[in-house]
Amino acid sequence: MSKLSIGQMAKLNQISVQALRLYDEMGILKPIEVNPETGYRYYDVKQCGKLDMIRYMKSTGISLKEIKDIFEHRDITKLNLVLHEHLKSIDHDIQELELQKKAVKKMIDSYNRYLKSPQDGTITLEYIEDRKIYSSMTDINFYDYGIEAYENILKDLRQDMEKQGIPEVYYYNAGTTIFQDDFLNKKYLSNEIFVFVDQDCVSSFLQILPANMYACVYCDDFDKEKQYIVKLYDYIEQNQLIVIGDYICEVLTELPITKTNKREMFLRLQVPVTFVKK
Amino acid sequence: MSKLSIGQMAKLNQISVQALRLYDEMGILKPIEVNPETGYRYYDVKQCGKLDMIRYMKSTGISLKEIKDIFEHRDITKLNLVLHEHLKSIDHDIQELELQKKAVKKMIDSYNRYLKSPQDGTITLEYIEDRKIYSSMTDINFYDYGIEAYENILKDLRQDMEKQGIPEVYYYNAGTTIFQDDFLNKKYLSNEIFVFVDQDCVSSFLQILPANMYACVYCDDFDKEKQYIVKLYDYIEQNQLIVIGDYICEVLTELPITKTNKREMFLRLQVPVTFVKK
DNA sequence: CTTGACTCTATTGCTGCAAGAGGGTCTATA
DNA sequence: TATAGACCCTCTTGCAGCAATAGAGTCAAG
Repeated sequence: MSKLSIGQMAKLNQISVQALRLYDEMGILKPIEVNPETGYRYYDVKQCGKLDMIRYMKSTGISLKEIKDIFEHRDITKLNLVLHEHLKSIDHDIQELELQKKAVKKMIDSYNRYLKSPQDGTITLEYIEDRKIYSSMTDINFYDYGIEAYENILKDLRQDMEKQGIPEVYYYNAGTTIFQDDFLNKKYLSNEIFVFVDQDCVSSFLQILPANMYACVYCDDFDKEKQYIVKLYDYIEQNQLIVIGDYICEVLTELPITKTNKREMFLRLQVPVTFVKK
Repeated sequence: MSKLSIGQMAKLNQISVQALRLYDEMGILKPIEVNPETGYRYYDVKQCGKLDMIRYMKSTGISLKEIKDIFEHRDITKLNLVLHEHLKSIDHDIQELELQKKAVKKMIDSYNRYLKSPQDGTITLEYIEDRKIYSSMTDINFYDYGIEAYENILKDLRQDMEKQGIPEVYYYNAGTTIFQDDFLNKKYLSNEIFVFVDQDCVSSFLQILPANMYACVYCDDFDKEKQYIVKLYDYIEQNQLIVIGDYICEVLTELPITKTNKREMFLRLQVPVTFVKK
């Protein structure tokens, strides 16, 4: 009894009956005999050899179409070519997944940050480590034009990043700057927008925000920014601090839990300071 | 002009119009207004915020369905759960790809081996490094029953491997053994089948074939094995070699370039030997 | 002859769109 | 105001590799 029914063949090879029918249909593995009346498929035990090859190639991720090609070409050079190309595509996919992983981790970090942050309105004085940023200048001061302008500037930022080859994964939790002088003169003027990147990111267009003490206000609504900046001024004055750098509006967390369509963000408004020597 | 047509929205966000329509249909991102007569969709610039979130989540590989869930649940705990599960699934996928990579590399090595091997029938005396194998014993001597029995034994081997947790990637280029005594007595008796594994593979059921000089015959057809073993006997006798271990039939390469349905293999028949001291 | 296990073909579903068909709509210019 | 060209609409199909049906025929044993 050398002829096997499709079910027997399937069980022997730990494969589904549907898969075998598909391979037949695609012409990858034809049964040695088909009863013309009933349409029943019968396989030869020897075909397990070919089936093993199919399975092995499938386990490498090679598509059925390519497997079919390989069997039809009967050409070792072609096979070698396919294998080498496939190896490249696997490496590509792995890199892709590593990027995904990084993106997920960034989200998780961002949410942990949110959970552990102080309440809206809290003022702190904290040491912040140095940060690497990619920043982009614009013509528009979005404090003058509101959310629409901001959206447009964000889009420009993304385009810039793409041009400079900064991976999209860093397009997350953007920040904006008011230069030190403008901040001190209470001019709400911002033409700079940036994203934080990490150590892995290399590009000649990156800048460093040096480590320093920062006076900070936590804020849960973009619309409260101006109002909370006033809090910063007051705090600085009361504590006799000296502003020594640009003001930054940092997005700590952006929530996908929005009722309105608008961005819902958790911010840390901050400005680097030093102390009056007594 | 705060209302954007679908095309403007698409261009602004570097996304396709179809994608936007899909998100609408799925209820992930609905336009703020739909003209009931024409069906034209109109978006608000503010919705770019939500779209950015969608894109970012998509870039992590989270499915649209899950993204929808997250938006609908409005629940941070749920989000955190999804993110952590997704992180796990990414790691799983990466491991999967690493296995695929290993499988492709094995195939490539195997074909290089084939290309660089001597002709069918060539006899050699070579030093072979130690090899790690997973072997499985059977009741059946397949030299008595031919290809059918061999196929069955192979299937048993695969099952064994699965039970022991040996990855499927090693189910490739199997080998068979004739024990030393049987070989010397010219009894073709094989109850052992095995696969080669590499350093990465850990299991308590692995054995080592120690490094040694081997007398070998290259062979391009399974059916010629017995005939070629005779060549080995002759060679050993002529050169006054002493057999010091089990005979092995090693599959170097299995070709997916088969006209017949049968396995087409390139073999290296081998037996470890030492030299008569003069 | 019946029963249960097996087989057949054919269809749908999964994911995230892309591409195209066949048709209406908007806007600016001649 | 007619018309062209760019835009928009709602379908449907396709992709990969099967799984999971449905509805009907077939096989082997009791």
